[in-house]
Amino acid sequence: MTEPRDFRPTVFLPKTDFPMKAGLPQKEPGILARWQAEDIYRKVRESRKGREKFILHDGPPYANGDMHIGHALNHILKDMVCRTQNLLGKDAPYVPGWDCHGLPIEWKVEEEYRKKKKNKDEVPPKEFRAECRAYAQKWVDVQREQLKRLGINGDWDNPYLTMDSQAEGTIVRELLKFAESGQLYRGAKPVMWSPVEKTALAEAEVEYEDIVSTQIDVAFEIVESPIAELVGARAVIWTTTPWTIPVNQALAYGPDVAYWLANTTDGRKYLVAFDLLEAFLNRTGLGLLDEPGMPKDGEGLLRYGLSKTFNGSDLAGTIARHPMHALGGFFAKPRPMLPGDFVTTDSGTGLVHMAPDHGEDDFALCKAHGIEPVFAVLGDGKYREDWGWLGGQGSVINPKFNAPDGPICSDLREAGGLLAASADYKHSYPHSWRSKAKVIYRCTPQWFVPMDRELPSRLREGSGEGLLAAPSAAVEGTSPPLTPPAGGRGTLRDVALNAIAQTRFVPEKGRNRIGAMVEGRPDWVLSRQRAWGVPITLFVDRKSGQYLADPEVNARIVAAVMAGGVDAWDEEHAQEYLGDTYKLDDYERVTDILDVWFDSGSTHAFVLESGRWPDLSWPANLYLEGSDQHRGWFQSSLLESCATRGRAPYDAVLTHGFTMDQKGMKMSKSLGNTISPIDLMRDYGADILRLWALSVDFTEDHRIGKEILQGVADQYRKLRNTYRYLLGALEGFSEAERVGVEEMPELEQYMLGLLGKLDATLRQAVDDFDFNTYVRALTEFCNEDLSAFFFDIRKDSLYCDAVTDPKRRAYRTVLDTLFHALVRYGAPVLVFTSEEVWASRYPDGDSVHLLEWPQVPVVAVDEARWSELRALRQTVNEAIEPLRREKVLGSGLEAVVTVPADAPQADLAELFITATVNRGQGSDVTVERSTDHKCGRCWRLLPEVSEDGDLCARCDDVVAQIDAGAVA
RNA sequence: GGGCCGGUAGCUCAGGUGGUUAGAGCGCACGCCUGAUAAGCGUGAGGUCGCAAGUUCAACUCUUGCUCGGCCCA
Repeated sequence: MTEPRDFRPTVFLPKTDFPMKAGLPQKEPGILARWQAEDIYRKVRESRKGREKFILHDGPPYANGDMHIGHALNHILKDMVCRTQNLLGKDAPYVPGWDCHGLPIEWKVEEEYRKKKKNKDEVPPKEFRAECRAYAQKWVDVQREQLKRLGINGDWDNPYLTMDSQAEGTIVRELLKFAESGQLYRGAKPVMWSPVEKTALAEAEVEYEDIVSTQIDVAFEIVESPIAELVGARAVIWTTTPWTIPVNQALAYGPDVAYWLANTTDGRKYLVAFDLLEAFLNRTGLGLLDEPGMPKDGEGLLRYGLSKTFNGSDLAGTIARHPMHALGGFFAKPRPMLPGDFVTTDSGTGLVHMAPDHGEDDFALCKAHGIEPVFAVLGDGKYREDWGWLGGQGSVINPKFNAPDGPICSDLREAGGLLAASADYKHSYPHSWRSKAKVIYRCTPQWFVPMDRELPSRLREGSGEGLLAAPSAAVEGTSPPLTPPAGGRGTLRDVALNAIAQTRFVPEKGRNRIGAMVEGRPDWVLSRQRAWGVPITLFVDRKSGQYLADPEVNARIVAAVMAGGVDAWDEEHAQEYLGDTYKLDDYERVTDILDVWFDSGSTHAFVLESGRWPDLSWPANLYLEGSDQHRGWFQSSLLESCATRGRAPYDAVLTHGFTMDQKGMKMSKSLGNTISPIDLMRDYGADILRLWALSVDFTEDHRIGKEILQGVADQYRKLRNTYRYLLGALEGFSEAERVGVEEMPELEQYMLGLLGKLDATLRQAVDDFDFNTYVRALTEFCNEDLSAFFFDIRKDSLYCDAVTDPKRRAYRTVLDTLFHALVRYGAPVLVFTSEEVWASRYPDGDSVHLLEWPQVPVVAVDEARWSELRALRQTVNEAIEPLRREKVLGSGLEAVVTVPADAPQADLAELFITATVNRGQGSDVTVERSTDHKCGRCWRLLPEVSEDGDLCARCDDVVAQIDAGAVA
């Protein structure tokens, strides 16, 4: 007897250098550097030249600040789309872009000025814009590096920037298409205005502070009404901005508010909301006249006199007159009473005075009733010189001007219209962030795109022709938008709604959302009174107020901006653009800039159509952004394109929800629950972040947090180990070892069949952009079908069969097929890890990302047979478990299993990884411990093994072969 | 305040047109293996399907209200 031999060296264990531990944060940058060095993006383009295209047009993020989790999610999804399309063999280029103009960048630059005690107004506009440009460029560069780090494959060396002069030129050209087709008009709109800075302000430039204002009650005598007893009575309004009374044009009532006509001690009758009557009496010091049955105490008042209550809607058709009507002209015009949903009985009198120049509600209600703003208050806060009351006086934000003894109140008092005035009303009021001065709402002229004016017929048919060379349609100046003829389907709104109907939305509910918005949206306000943006390059005829729409002039403007950027639109060159035909003196050069949404709404023209990126083409197959872009980029692009090309610039729109914190709450700095993708890449690696983004249901809001990432990391490890096992098990695999499918054991054929099913699932998921399903199908296949089933069963064959054994060769052939499929399936998700896996097997090969979708052999699966076998396998496992607990046996290899006689015919012991399987009489599955001895090499318990440690017949042969080989 | 959307096991997700004990993977607990080993395998415990009414013989699935959360507006 010799010492028992150690057979371990004769066992063919998996062998690989591929590490179990990923170390992604350290490893990924190296892979990134390799891609950069070999210009992987270009290589993929070359390899897909001439193939069917798939164009994803990148929505430009704003070039301001670090990448946040939303950027990361959005770009990972875009990358997944492009990579899966490329994998399918299509040519799917990705040109990233940035939105560079706009207010937030202006502020940041101004903020830096403030720190240096520099005044923006003293800086020449060109210089200021140059600083904005530099600021934007800085953040473009920062974000570019951060996005690259995520493993996004794109044309990072040639991104598009909306501040590129050619982009600016394209935007101007697009705007002029609107001009030439008559799709612009100059109207007005109340905006936040600072009389101190003499400029419009954005909401974010305004802060609210508590102040004390003068509150006044003003009487408007009713001169006409369907309710006879109202005539001669006085409608009472209450306001904290007395200066708006000289611009009053109407009164508003709440249709559902109850009003009371009060007989008061001054002998007059006042119309006031019933709920606010007491407060009104308190302010004015008036009392109610005795009437039969009327109690005098406040409580009783509320029970009194319902017979004299009017419903707001009864007031329709009632007309009052301005307290200063004696001045004639503007003030003598009737002041109609109009129904306003915004009227409440929270404060005041339940009647609101309307100055369409100075309030959004006022403006909208008056506009709906044909009452236009009058522009009585100038930019410096004074009434214009020719104004009939207080002309040339102001400023309107001066407390003294509004005071109870100020000019407004004095005049009103003298005219008998002032019922009360006191400088004691505390409230929160908007102030300019910069000057801390009060701001007002003020109507200013703005440029609009009408939603309901007929487009030229060629656009309604969706011909998509360019327009610059086309003859311009009738041009209108400041006229209000036309309403479409009944049944007409030719307005921008109509064309856009039609385009929505023809677009694919993923998820489908996006259609409803953008559709509702386009249906209900007001005209598009294009103009901003700002510095950092693309100019509205229009010349307006000083006499007619109409803008010039001469294609030759426009062509010169476009060429100049293309070459010189937005700075080209200056006074200096204006006459050049006008040429010999027009005199600059006759025209006003518009100095407004464009809404930045117009910039980004034009990117399809600049990026897809211009030819500057030859890989791209118009229209895009897909736009992919967050669901907030239904109001933003999806819509601005849609409107821009419909108005100029008659159709959407995209065939499909994919939207994702927002990323919440672990508890489902929105991330915010103040809550301190923000999670930075930059930190996550440092701690976990980009592949983990990618796996997270592609695992969640991105079509809804979704969460991220420590626990979730831990789960993702676990999932990652499982996938990584599957790859690692494949690499190890395939060590030394060569073509000579390959076996034909028909020669394979049934199990191998079954696995190929399952792979085929997975393949179909993944293809469908790609078509549906259903990445959650994609990742889930992939991981479940790896976990359930491979790791826990196939790999486990074939461990014995891989380790112990002779390398020439047909079963082992078949197994390794399938492993090779699995490897090639899985590394490709995984490549769009785990972009770094897949490269690492691929390089581990093919150190001298090209990048995994040049490969195409795998060709998977088509093998039918006998579903009924295999679901029965796998169910039986489960039952056997359940039956083994109690014996393990009782320490009767440990490994399943020690188990002798009895299954029903009618169990499917197959090598069940192999399938169940047990010693032997017998067929019994009953329907039960029973288990007992084998009495056989354990093979010293393969550890199986077999009758042929005479004592523990001896070899079974198979192992005896194999070891003999090895020994012979070793000797030779 | 208005429009739209969502709330299924600890986590990520499945659950055509309402129909037997609501599923998967992961995690967790317990156990096996020690020749994928900071791995692999097995078994198991977890859910009043946000809450409350209603329709129905029957609702996670339909209706209404409420609540929590989100996006967009005001």
